[in-house]
Amino acid sequence: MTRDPALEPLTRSAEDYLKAILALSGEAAVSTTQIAQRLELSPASVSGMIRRLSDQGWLEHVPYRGVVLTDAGRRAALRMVRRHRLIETYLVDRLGFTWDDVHEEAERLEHAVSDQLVDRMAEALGHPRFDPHGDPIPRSDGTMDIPDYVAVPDLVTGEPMILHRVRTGDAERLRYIADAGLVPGAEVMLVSREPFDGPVTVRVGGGERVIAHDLAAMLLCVRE
Amino acid sequence: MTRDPALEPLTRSAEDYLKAILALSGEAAVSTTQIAQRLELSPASVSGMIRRLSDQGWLEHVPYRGVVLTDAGRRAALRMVRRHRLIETYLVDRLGFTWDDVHEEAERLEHAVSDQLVDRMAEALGHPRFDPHGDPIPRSDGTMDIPDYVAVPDLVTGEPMILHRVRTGDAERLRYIADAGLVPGAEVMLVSREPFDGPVTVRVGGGERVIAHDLAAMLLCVRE
DNA sequence: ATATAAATTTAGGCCGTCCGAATTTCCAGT
DNA sequence: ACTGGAAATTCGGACGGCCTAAATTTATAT
Repeated sequence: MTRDPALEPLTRSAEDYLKAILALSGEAAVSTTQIAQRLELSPASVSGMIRRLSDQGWLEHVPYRGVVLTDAGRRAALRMVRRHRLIETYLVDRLGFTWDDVHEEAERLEHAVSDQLVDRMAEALGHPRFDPHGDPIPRSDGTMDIPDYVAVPDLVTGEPMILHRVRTGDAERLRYIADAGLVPGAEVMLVSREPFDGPVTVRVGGGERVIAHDLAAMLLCVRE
Repeated sequence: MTRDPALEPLTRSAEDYLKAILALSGEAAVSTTQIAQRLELSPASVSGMIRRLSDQGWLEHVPYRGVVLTDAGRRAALRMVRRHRLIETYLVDRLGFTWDDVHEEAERLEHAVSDQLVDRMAEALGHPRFDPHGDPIPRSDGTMDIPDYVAVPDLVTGEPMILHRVRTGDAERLRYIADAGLVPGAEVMLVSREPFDGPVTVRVGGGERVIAHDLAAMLLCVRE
């Protein structure tokens, strides 16, 4: 990671593009509009930046077909993800931020910190593998631990599980969820579930909660 | 501080200009070339930026005569100084940085941190009034403590003093100085001094040191 | 097969920030 | 009072990064 043979240094903007593309990368190539929506930019602007990034070897672009990160691009993007998540962890653990208000701060800091600072923070925190939302923190070499998750609506009823990851960045949702005691590490159990993607009842912290299906789907659990 | 009635938000670049101008502000107005030298930019670039900053009310410019910060400009610049020095203090105190390698890091971070983060760091550190180099940290309202300093070459020989501030950002000098035990808080005593700005002998930490005059002039002491 | 809709790229502009080169202003010394 | 050189400014150009509008390509539906 971090050492990319002969590439231009990335601008802040370019770092955001790579990170967005990584996040959108599933099976297929990532489309211009996907990127534009995620970064809240016009598709035309994205086309322009795609050209630069492609010229510089961070990604490959097939016109009208989409974009795939090169190895260098993926490494650079993972480096940003590592920074972001470590910064969030540091701010929550050491500086009294809450999991619903760290995102913006990290979004700015991730472009400003040196590798040295990132490493120092990681060390100070004992090399955490997950951030406050349970998102895995990539190591310097780009690897990370990704547990086998089961989303709350897919749980076997009556079987106790550990909530491990909350997949939303929305501050209001995060506050609501935390309020319900649904923080990573909490023991949860699916009590019942209504059909047609209806609300879901979970037992957590000695009480029961009825939760919207879509929100419950963002809560990922692990066994034991 | 921080609340400036109706002004445009500052860019990173503009923040650097204001900070530089504040640092260069003595009696007289600050000249274009002074700013250009300090920021390592061409005078042409500085002229351009001066115009924008002046249009936006951060400073007043008399063509061919120089530049003076407005109140808003001074507040904005002091806010950056506060950030910079608090960040340096935090990095040294909490993350194992040394006083010779924090500058660059702080230079980048000062543009990225929120007021909230700055306040949290200040709080975590117990609202320090001086940074690792002994430079005073402005409070949120822009005030700061500036002791009455006596530079080492101006000390009365034989009178013990406390080294309080080291006025250089040069990493090599800082390492040399730290190596000699000349860190803020150290007890120092002028032993002798050669005429014509010659070397200066100081007693520090039970030993004697001969130091170049110019370097010694960067070491500022306070009584007791 | 073709018309239309959707996605994408290109074209042309704007702003901030930098530069080098040309020009203007200021001041000091004759 | 004049003039040469230093200091400062303006000018023209570049680039990154954003935009809107127009053109183009691809996908879909009749």
